[in-house]
Amino acid sequence: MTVVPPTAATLPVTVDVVALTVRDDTLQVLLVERAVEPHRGALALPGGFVLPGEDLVTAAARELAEETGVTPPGHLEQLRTYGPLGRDPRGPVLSVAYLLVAPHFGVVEAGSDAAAAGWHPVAAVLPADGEGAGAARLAFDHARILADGVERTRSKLEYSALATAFCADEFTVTDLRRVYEAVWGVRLDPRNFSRKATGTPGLLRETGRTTSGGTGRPAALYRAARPVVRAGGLADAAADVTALLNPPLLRPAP
Amino acid sequence: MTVVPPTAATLPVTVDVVALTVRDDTLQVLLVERAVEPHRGALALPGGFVLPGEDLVTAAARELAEETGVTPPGHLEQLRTYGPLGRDPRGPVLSVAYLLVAPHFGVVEAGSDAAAAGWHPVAAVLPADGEGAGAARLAFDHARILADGVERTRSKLEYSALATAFCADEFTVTDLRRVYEAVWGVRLDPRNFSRKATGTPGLLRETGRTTSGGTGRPAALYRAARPVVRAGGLADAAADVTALLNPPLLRPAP
DNA sequence: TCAAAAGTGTTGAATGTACACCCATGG
DNA sequence: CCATGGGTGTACATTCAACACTTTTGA
Repeated sequence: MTVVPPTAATLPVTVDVVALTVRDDTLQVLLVERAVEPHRGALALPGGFVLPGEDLVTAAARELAEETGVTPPGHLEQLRTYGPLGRDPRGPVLSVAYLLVAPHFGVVEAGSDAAAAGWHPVAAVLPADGEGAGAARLAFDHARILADGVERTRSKLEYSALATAFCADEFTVTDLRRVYEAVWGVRLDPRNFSRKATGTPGLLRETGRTTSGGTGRPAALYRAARPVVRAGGLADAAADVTALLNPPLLRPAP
Repeated sequence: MTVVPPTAATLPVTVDVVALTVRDDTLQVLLVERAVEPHRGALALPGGFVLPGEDLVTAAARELAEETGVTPPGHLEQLRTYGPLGRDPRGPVLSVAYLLVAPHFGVVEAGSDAAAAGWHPVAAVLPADGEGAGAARLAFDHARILADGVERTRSKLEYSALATAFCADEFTVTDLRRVYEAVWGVRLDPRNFSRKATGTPGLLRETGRTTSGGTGRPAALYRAARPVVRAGGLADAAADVTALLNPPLLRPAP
């Protein structure tokens, strides 16, 4: 069935998932503690080898479920591919990284190959450049993969509706603002943000409902204007959550 | 040496290169005519199988040189990864696509596995949506890969200094504007563009020299403010040509 | 002197930013 | 009534967009 030139290499391929959420106004990443060598005991991104006949997205969802008990409830997109040389002591391994952005989802529990699974503030795992050794080292080149995923997320908040993928089904403008503030690490003016968010086409869809029960005036509830899709087939066609926003919500200049 | 779980698949891996340039005020892509099955005779992106012990960028440069005689003179960055299922009649194949952006470079000549190699206007190969069958079909899923590469390029012109990678070592503001016009397919006001380009930090570096010989007033010559780097190691650290521009050069609204 | 291309000035519109102020609810 | 958070009005600054106009060259 598989016929390739005799000179071609075939490589073991893994998928790794950078699963991000905002909890307690903090950007957090889902990590596992490795239960097997190499890097046994170290923190790592959930992931593992692609099985025969399996597609990449399938493998990413399977590994995530196996190791953390989480079924992708949010936006899954390919991040980039790493390797194959110099990243695994066992030899050449190609790794395709995925970015999962989701509202804070339910219980995580350690599964196969993982001694533990849980959320960690990105700031505690990735030392912001300038500071010394931030915290526990991640296995393999996962620190770099995580950094790439966070950077991609920060950029995409400006130019796409990705921030809505961090929010639950229905959410307020304040919920959305807290996502921007947590991911960018800045404070935004609630009043101007509200106008900008509601005035940007393709970001919010009104529901007509409002919050209730909290203190203060009830807030209008919105849904994401663009569907949060699983990366997979040729999903780029329709205007999904990654489509360019016009005008963008630019980060305040430093 | 290579030790992977017995259940893991190993996959044949190819690299494909979307090489773009601007020639005759038109965005063009480097294509080869396949000399071997499958898809013999069809147009395809240059590319091929990764060899044992080889890294991805190395393989991309090698295949490009072998099939087209071109040595990457410009900006090479990873585009994304496709597959492994449903894209090659021979079976599962993973393909890592690269984007090469370069000034119009020298002679191209067909090499191994290629009956011909040459530049083709993107518009002639990728039918703009809305029109029917645009032109010759590309082999495999290369039409989609090309579309992704073009889309990425269009976006990156807005938010990074990537346009300078289309230009020769020294270039004028008009040269740069023609890149934007060709890639976006729009006309830009030369006077406002000039102000915007020279006023955007991180885009241009003055040389003090000017053009001469042409008709009209000589134009100031610039160099790219940010180095055009080969994708490869951890090259993202320094502010290279892909670093975010602030403020961006936004496309005119449709 | 003229044509051509480069580059600057200017003006009204649109957008961003800071903050005063009003609105709607729970206690 | 007050405290609290949601949301609008407004004024000023900045940027954008269109285009008149000046500059500098070759013919």
